[in-house]
Amino acid sequence: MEPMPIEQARSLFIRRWGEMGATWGISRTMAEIHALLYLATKPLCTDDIMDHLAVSRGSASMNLRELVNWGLIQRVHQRGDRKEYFEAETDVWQMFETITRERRRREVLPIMETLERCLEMLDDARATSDAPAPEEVATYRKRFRDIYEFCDVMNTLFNSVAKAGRRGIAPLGKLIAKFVR
Amino acid sequence: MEPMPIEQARSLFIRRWGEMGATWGISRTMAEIHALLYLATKPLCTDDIMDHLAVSRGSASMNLRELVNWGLIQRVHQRGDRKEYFEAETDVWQMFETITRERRRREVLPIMETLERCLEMLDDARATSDAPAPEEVATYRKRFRDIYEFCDVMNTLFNSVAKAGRRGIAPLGKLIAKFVR
DNA sequence: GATTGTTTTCAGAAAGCATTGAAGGAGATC
DNA sequence: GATCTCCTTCAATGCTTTCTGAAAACAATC
Repeated sequence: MEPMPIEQARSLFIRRWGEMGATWGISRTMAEIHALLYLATKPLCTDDIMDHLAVSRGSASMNLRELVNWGLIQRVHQRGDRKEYFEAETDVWQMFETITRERRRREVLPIMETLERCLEMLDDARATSDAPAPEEVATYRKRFRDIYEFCDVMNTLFNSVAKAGRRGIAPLGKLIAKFVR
Repeated sequence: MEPMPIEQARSLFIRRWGEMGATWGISRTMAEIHALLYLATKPLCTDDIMDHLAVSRGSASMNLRELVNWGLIQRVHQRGDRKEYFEAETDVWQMFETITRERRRREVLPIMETLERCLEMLDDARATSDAPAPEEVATYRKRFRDIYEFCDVMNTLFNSVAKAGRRGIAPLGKLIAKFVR
């Protein structure tokens, strides 16, 4: 029997979302589970996921936990059923907000802290007796500061965009398009 | 002998940049080479990189090529020297522009094409004799469209930000901030 | 066109990651 | 408290990516 077009669409999307995740440092299976839940019209349980994606119980469990940690999916209880069900956030702007917040915390902040420490070290460098070439220190300082400031600006920008987004994509799109011109 | 603070700062930054790359789907070594070149005050050759990072010639060669492909570093010739030297782009806004352009081409566009195809499939689904639940089709359509539009807005946004770049991202930031309020 | 210095390639080795499956745990139900 | 159902954990396994090192290719110089 031919799979229905709607099934084909789903499986195509899931496959692509998985590939995409892989190039983004997210495991293929985790991204696929996310895609499956994002499309689902009702909460799914672990067995649903195992069946659909042909993965082991262990893998499903681990990846689901990780997705819950990221805040991209939620556990939901179905009354009168002992199984646990899962449901994805479907508001893409909320998703964006969640992902950028987490990535900021896990990845951008550590970089910024490191840059601060590096800048402090440069100050120490100036204080040492055997002075390093002062213009080299100046160059390093600029390189460190440039990235630091970039992170800072991006933090602010992403915050605003996440907030703006929820009010509706279209107005924001128009606003930006006008700015570009 | 104690390493000088400026060396410490460099090695700390390189290490962190490498770890960061790893969580971003960029190989640790490639990110480290990039960091090394980003800080360097003059072009470096393959041997410099091998020495500093303790990697093999093969690995250095491969990763350097990849970085050139991404447009993040350039080959430069040193007059009267047969070796090839490399130099990183140091304008962070230019880096941002380069990276987002490439990622868009490699990753966002394919997703958008897939979403278009998925939407077409849903149209086909409506046409088939054994009709799938129409409200399920409607839900899928919305989910696909939401991501599509999100990508669209993000494309525009990143374009604008890259253009605005150093010249001042502030006006765009203000505009969006005003919109949020 | 041989020599020398440099880069690229690639098969095999190593490292890093994700997945499996079975054992164990935690709760609900009888 | 025994049983049943489902969830989690983790050591072992398999897969993918990355790195190595030597050989081949290339290019400049004599």
